[in-house]
Amino acid sequence: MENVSFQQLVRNKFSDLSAGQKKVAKYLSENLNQAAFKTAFQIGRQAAVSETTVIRLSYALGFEGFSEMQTTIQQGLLQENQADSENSSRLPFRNSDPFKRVILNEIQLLKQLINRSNVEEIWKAVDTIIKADQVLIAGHMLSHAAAYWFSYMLSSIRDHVTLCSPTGEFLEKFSNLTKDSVVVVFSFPRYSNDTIKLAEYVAENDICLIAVTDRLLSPVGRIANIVLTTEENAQTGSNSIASVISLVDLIIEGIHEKDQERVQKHQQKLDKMYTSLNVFNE
Amino acid sequence: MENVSFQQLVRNKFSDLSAGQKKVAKYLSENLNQAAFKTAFQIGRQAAVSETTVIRLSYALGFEGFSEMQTTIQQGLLQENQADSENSSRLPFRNSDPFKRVILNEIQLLKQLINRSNVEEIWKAVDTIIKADQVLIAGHMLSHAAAYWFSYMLSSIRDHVTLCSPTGEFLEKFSNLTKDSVVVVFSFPRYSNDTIKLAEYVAENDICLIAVTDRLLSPVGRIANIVLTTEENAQTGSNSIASVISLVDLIIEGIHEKDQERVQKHQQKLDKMYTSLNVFNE
DNA sequence: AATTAAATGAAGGATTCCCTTCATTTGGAA
DNA sequence: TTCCAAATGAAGGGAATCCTTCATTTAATT
Repeated sequence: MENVSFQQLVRNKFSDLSAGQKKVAKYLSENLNQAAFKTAFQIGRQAAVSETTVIRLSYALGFEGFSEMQTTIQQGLLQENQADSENSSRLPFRNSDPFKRVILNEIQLLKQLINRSNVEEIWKAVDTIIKADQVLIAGHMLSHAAAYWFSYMLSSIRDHVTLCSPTGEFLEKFSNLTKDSVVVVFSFPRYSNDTIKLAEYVAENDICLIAVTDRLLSPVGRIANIVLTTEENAQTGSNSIASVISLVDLIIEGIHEKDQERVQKHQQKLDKMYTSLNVFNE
Repeated sequence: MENVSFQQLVRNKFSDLSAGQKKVAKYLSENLNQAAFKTAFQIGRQAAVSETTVIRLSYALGFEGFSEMQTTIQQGLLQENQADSENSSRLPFRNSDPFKRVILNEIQLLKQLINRSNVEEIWKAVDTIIKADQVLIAGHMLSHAAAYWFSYMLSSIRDHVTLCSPTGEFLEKFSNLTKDSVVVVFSFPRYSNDTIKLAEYVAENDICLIAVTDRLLSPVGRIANIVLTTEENAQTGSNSIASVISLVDLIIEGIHEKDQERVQKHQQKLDKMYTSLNVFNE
């Protein structure tokens, strides 16, 4: 089993193969990912040989049959995909100090943030927020820190941002919402019932709902218009919101990019106010 | 990218599915890569439903059959894989993607967190907090998110934790402080005057002060007994607190390690309370 | 409680696919 | 050229898999 990759295996045995088998080996080597899903007949067609020759290559490479070779290729594809997420996080699980483990796990989560599907959703969220006349932000318990942070950062670059504090009565703030408003909810396990009910109300009234949550099908993920996810590493169980904060930062950065002039104007206004009120120690 | 991802498709139709189909959809959504190679029977086995239900899900999602759904999943896996290799090889130095820039910067900060010698300071903070009879936490404006997070996490593993809310009158809470108490302040530029005054008061009364700040000689850093720093990368100027959250996580993890039995006892107590109050949606 | 509709699972047919066997072709040596 | 061995492809058996049909169970409504 040998950690040798399939590619290596082909290279090692290549010289011993027959002409037809070399054709197949070459094709597999150059199109391994696509070949992972093809049948022996299809592979033979692509390599301009018969199905039988493909099967014979399997034996020549040391497999019990084509099925076994295909399984090997498929698992290789899976590993390649999860190489980042699992291999680097499993090893330091026990042997190194706890701090390093936490940090490496966190880096892992950050990398997952900028996968393609996520990035598209983030841009959608950015556009929606830029167009919105108001932004209402909610998040309780564990999620409140992220909600507050988002509220704080968003307030620094635009106006009409409201945070639903866990203690305050947020129902009153709903009366101001229009069809152009956006509600952003943060919801992570263990999901707060308050947040879920709030989200359901928003969805029922056809107001745009952006959910920042741990998976697409979480209670609020199911009903939201836009869903941004940060996978909590189930292994550790330690659900940190550091990656959520970074996700928020991405949204803020996106708004910065797309709405520069308004952002700058708003910040200047705030600067003036802060200095006159002497809030900060310079 | 005209192709809606399979994940999105599942989410859109999820509410219309039957109970058994939801099981399958959930399983697929959470193990999509591995499922790409499994048969309908195997998927049904994993999702605890029959093979038939898996096939019916295919129809419910709009496919011509299970085979077509499987092909879609497989092609999605291929695309994801291509995206990864392109991203990492094509643009190694030019970060045209603003999101990637933010994330890489954040990873940089995280690594500095454990490379630096302030690991010792973290352990000191851990020991101090474990011994303390009370922990008072303060942080305003930008730092409040981190303060709240720390307060929330610390409350989940020990008692007598108090957060100085920005609106509340925290002066009253000072009357309870003893010589065995600890005050943790979060202070990042631009430094809030309220926080600084609070810290000065604590220092004058010989109560242990832990500062989480951006440099040793920041306003609160100068007067604190223990100083934990997270360098804000001056280049970007975007002062995120994601690394501060991670720093907090390190402290929490440290307490976990050194004070296990008390932590577990406290969490069990909380669990009981939460379930009886029905706070969370399981 | 009774009825009905939907959902689920079991079983069998139909298809696809892998694998083996056998015939044909290719290439090289006597 | 003739012979032989290796290689290749075609065809059929057998296994796995998908799909449909039918009976049972579940859930909801009257």
